Amino acid sequence: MDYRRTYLRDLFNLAPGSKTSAYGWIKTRRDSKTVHFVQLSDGSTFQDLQVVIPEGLLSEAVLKTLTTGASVRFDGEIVQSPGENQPIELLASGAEVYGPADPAEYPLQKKGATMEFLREIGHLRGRGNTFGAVFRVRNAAADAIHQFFQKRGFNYINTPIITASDAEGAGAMFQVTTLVGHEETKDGLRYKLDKTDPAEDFFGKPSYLTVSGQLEAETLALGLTNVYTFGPTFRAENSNSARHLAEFWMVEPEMAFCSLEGNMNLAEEFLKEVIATVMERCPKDFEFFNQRIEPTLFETLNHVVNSPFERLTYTEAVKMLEASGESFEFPVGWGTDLQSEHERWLTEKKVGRPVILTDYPKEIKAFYMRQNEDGKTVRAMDVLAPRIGEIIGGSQREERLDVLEARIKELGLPIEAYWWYLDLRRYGSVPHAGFGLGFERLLMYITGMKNIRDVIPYHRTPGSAEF
RNA sequence: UGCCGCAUAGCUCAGCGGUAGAGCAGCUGACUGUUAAUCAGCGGGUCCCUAGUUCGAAUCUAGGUGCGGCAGCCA
Repeated sequence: MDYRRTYLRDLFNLAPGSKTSAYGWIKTRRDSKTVHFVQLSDGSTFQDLQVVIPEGLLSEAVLKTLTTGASVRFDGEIVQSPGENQPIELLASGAEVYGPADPAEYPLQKKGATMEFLREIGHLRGRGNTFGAVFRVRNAAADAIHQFFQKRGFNYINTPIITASDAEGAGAMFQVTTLVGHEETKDGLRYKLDKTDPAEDFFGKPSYLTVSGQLEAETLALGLTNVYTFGPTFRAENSNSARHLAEFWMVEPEMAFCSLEGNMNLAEEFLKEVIATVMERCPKDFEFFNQRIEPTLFETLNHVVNSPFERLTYTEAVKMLEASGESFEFPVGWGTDLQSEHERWLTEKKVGRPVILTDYPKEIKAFYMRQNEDGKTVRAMDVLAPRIGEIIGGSQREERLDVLEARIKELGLPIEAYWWYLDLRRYGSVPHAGFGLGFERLLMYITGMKNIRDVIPYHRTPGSAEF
């Protein structure tokens, strides 16, 4: 067998009378007096192929194995379907079952399963409607992201996954070490520390899984002008929420000769174009999401694509929140970070579409963000989306050597570790900006899925690394 | 990590002190160009675990484990 070059989705374009073969997994089967009906799926499209098997064509033994979950090839002819739910169907003239699936044990049923249960059978859930659609859309979105940047002359770069600079400050990190072994004790498996001197560790110093490729991306932007990363990112925070993962995929563009305004423009264009492209490419999947997952999906996504994002400064947002008359659980006040309820009020009640907030107090943002002339705020931006909150976080970077050095010292960060980062400001420094976008958060937004664990094949969260 | 909730058949759930139930799925049969087909019958349980209260615990109490929701951390 060669690899598949045509898929079930291609069969739907064949003219009646065409002879062909259909490969896939059986979703359901219905029997009638003179024919058997099989719903066949290969993941290439949301729509199943209905295969019609005339009575008497197959032996009783083969027929018995044509059950939900079985993998099979049908040979036959494309014919117009008298049924209402499909334009064409495959009239079978032969079948080969590759792998049967015992119907008494096969866990995926054609009727209602909860997301929690499907998560437990993550190795099989891709065969169902929901996760077939999720992973097709994930693929289409990844492709749209590359196209978006490639069309605009951005260079795709890969920043290190293992980093020895613990200086990124974006959260708790996973340590990478070869000094820890295991041993079997009377209390079970236990860790054993082979050596204690970091100098003897693999990299000669403590090293970690990256929490962001931003600092490295900046170095390449200051040479290639516009770059982006799209890769795995790790956070060791003990986060137990529907929108956090310990391992997730992040998109990080970084642009030289670019201000915060350019950064906002890119973020807005990015979200609009990726959403529009994916919707156009996967219409059947979106119909499903809109019908079964999130009934306001079409409405909100079309709105996002067709109207300008609201742009507000942090200070303006705080004033609006204070004037809102809402009774929030947490008080609103200039200088404190906005709570989920505040963001939700802004995006869902006040504005009704994504909001870009800028110019946050420097105390609640990272050291590398460019300071404003007021001495109090920095050129930060967060893109907040209704339903899921923060989807993008970015900033114009501090390009002035003296200001950056002063800020690093002020925060008590180890200035020696930033020697190469400071070199960028020493030689040919330039205003530059960029942002980080959580790929899975974007997918939650465009599919309507409610839990981030359901837009990635296998989620890594505290206490959970199955599959 | 904090607060709250849930855990009963393969799945979704009801039962909430008196000895185990429904729908769906599975199996068998009937019927039918079917569309989450329909109808009839059959099989299916460590009621999450441990300890306690009680004549008696799926049901009440305590601890544990797992899962979920909200919040925090953030993308």
